[in-house]
Amino acid sequence: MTVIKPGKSQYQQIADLLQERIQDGTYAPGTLLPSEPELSRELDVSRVTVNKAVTLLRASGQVKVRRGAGTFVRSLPKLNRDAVARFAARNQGTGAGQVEISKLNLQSRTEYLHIGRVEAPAAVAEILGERDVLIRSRRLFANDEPTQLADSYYSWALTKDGPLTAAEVGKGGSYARLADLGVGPVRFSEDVNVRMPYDIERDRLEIEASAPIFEITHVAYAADDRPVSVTIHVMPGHLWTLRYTWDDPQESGQ
Amino acid sequence: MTVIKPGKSQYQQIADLLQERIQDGTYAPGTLLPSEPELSRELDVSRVTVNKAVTLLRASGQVKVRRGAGTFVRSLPKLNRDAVARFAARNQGTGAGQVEISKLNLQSRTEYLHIGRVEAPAAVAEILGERDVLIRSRRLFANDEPTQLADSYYSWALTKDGPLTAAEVGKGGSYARLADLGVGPVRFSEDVNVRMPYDIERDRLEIEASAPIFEITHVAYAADDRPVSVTIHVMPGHLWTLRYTWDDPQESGQ
DNA sequence: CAGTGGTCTAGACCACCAC
DNA sequence: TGGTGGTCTAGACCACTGC
Repeated sequence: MTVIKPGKSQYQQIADLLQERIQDGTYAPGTLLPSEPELSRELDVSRVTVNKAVTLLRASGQVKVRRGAGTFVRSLPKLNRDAVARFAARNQGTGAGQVEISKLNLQSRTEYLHIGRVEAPAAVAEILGERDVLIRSRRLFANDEPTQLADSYYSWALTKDGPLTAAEVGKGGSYARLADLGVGPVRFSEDVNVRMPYDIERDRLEIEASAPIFEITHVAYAADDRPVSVTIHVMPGHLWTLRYTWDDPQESGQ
Repeated sequence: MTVIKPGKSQYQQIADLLQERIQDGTYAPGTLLPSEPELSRELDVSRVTVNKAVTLLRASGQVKVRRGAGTFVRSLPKLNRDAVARFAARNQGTGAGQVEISKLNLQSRTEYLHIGRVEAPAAVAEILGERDVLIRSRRLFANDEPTQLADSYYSWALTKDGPLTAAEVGKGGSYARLADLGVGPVRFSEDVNVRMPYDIERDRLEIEASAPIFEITHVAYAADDRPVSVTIHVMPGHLWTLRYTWDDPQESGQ
């Protein structure tokens, strides 16, 4: 390869080159990249080197590989998740889950992976103070592309006879049902982490092993400050922007 | 290598193995991993394969390479950034910047990279509605390890004659100085994204090219809803947990 | 100067896809 | 069946570290 920038390795320069070509439309979204052997010939480097360059693009979500078929350019419309607004909007629909998607004229879909009684994961049990819980595990789609996994946990004793054990929970979503039980959430907190996906997450979200994901631990508190539900969101990092808004808590001075 | 799990590639299995050994203390934090040729012999694979496994650990921040010296196990105490609380606490110190660090008994330090008049980056200019801005660019450390880059932008016309053009801005931090000017922030918003670091960020934060970073765009609004400052935080993903807390905005709702 | 990781190559075999 | 990417190897040269 004709090395231009001396300070960089070949595979990094190739990654830069490919990235440029994606940016300027030479490789359009949805189309195939030239094959690795092809690029290998064009740039006069070994295929391993090309492959290493492509690996970088995969990690940043710009490209998606389908084995045997080729490497596709991804279109990257970012989804916006406004944490405060989405819960404020919950009385207009069937829950906060699909607010972001429907706003963008995308077709949203929810797939329920599991609804039932389970032993809570350690992190969840510690928050809820309970191991015997109801899980509502689901996968959300926009235009048939998976956009997030969301596992919600509730006290089993509290919810076992109610509508939360069914897929459709009715108007206002799960938080309205908690309100029906007298423990409507009034305060929320979210912890946001980034990490690499586990194997299962990688499969379910159809992302690369090297593509980082957001892990959001969302906790809802009732008026007496007891946590009443925990939801773990796992979302491909390249798909989402998270937004949080708040007022200065200093209104009554220091 | 003695392949145990058939569904996985060797380098993934080796990465799992190394991860286990880090978890269980076989490789303690701060110590050196066995060298790649050594692992190559032990596991009976080529060095390239070992290297590829180590690459995975680097992306998740578990390991840090110093060329010529070796591969070190990182200690990973997560820093907690509570967005709401850190601004509430600003009147106790010299700003929100160091709240998280000092809480953990770590030694905090701020290095000023640049303070002066610049042309605003496009994203910042769009928010502020102004291209002529003051930048306060800094790098923050905990125990001499870089923990984040923070670039703050203010209208140059507004701040050019004030204390914000000096390194030390005094009690209450920059937001107290904006309040002195009659545009004290009363509302905040943050947009959170994840991406791979640029080269400069990689160098300044001393992280791997494959390690994802948080990019937080923090905007402060004055009482008249005008944005008065923008701060871009760039933080290594493996170092931080972000926390946001809010009350149900439905108090007067339907 | 010996040891470390960074990078690159040529060649190979494989699983998977589309035709 | 031919093309695609996934993976692995042996060997090589390099820059950098620490003694």
